[in-house]
Amino acid sequence: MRKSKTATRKRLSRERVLEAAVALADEAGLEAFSMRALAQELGVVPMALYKHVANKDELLDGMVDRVFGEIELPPADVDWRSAMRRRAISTRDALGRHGWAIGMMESRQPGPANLRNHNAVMGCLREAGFPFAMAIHAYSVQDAYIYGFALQERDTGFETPESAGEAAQRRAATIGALEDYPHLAEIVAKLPESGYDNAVEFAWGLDLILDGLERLRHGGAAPR
Amino acid sequence: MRKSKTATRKRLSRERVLEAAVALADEAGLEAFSMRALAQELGVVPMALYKHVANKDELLDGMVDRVFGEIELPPADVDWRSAMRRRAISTRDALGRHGWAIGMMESRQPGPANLRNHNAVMGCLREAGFPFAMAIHAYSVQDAYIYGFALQERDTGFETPESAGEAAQRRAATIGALEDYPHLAEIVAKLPESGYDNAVEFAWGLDLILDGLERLRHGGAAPR
DNA sequence: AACTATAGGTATACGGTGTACACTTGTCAA
DNA sequence: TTGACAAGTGTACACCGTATACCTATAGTT
Repeated sequence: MRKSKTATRKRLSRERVLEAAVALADEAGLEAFSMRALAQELGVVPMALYKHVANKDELLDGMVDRVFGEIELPPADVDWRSAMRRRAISTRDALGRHGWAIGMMESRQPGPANLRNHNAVMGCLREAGFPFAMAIHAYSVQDAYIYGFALQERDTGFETPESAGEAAQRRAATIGALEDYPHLAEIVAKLPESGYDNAVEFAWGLDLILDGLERLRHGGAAPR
Repeated sequence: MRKSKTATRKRLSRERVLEAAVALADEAGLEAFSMRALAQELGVVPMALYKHVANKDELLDGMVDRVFGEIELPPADVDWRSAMRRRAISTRDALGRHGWAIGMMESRQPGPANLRNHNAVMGCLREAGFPFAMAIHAYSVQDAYIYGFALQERDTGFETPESAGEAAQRRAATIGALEDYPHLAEIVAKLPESGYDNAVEFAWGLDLILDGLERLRHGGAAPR
């Protein structure tokens, strides 16, 4: 009996902690995510975590960088538009899997995956011929749209075509006088049968933006 | 001596609580915003707040609706594009004043100001001739962009043209091997002297989107 | 194989949080 | 003036992140 009295627990490591942390945040949500809950999940006393992670903040930094790690870099062997499109969809997918990360992607100490990602996106644009200032513009619109869409998607709960209708009606039910808001009433009435789908909605706006960028790629001019 | 022993404190009310709450969140940030701190600010014991507000969550609902109340409704006497432009800029302004609200605008129990706002925006689009499905698309892209931009703006700290450069360099300083990320290095090098300004950056992307929408206003067709 | 330095895990404790519950005080209508 | 009801208080509890001090399993040297 060399190891321990009961089943030998695998030892902790930064990686194991981060992995369990992401899993816990995924299933319990950020507000239920605590050092104590995470420790319990790992079968360990809370303070044990602090041997692998400086504090909760630094732990969150690491979790966010793991999410960045799940995002596809823009592929190098296709035109810029397809490359940007793929990485945008991949970003939305990752944020869908890890809704707790949405508000934190750009607010924390950037990790290696973050840097690699940003560098690759900027590189893709520059190599596609966007002048510097235009590349900044292009990056800014796209990311604002992606993060903003993910945020709304998470918050409105329009997950599938069916549940979008339900969610709209559930929202409506909490509103007292719907008749005072005729245009909201129209949404409640028509959205359920409109086949609304977050994935196609996302792609629609994304394409609108990418088309606009393609038109402006070479000039540094303002949109209009 | 009818009132009280010392200076008579004005009585609390839901409005007073909400006003102080927004002010406190503005200056102290959301993480330092606690029921106890708010009570202290109002010169009252923490539990006194619960006579005017059900709990912290419901308090936050009310605070968010106050932010909605600061957003200009789309004016009715101009073309849809100008109307949408103005309400977008007004929204960004309000979110700039109340950064703590950015991730919560669409996630909470909607209040009256929220409903009035959404109803008015949807109404503006419908009356401008957008078919229902197109209006949904148009609403979705715009709001995703607005909220996403506000989020990035808050998180990157690129507040003024000068501070944008500083912020970029501060960020860069925390990165070990900047030479591994040539395109990030370019940003750090060029952004400071590029005259970057969040307000014009916001307007740039906004105009790109509005132009795209104008082109598609009547067809229900996809962007491309 | 025995010894020891050290990294990994534990126990306890402190000051913070939101808020339930029972109490006192202030205000206004009758 | 009196009584009812609203407003404000005090105390207490379970939870949070984490500082500090301690114990113990492991691995490297001898």
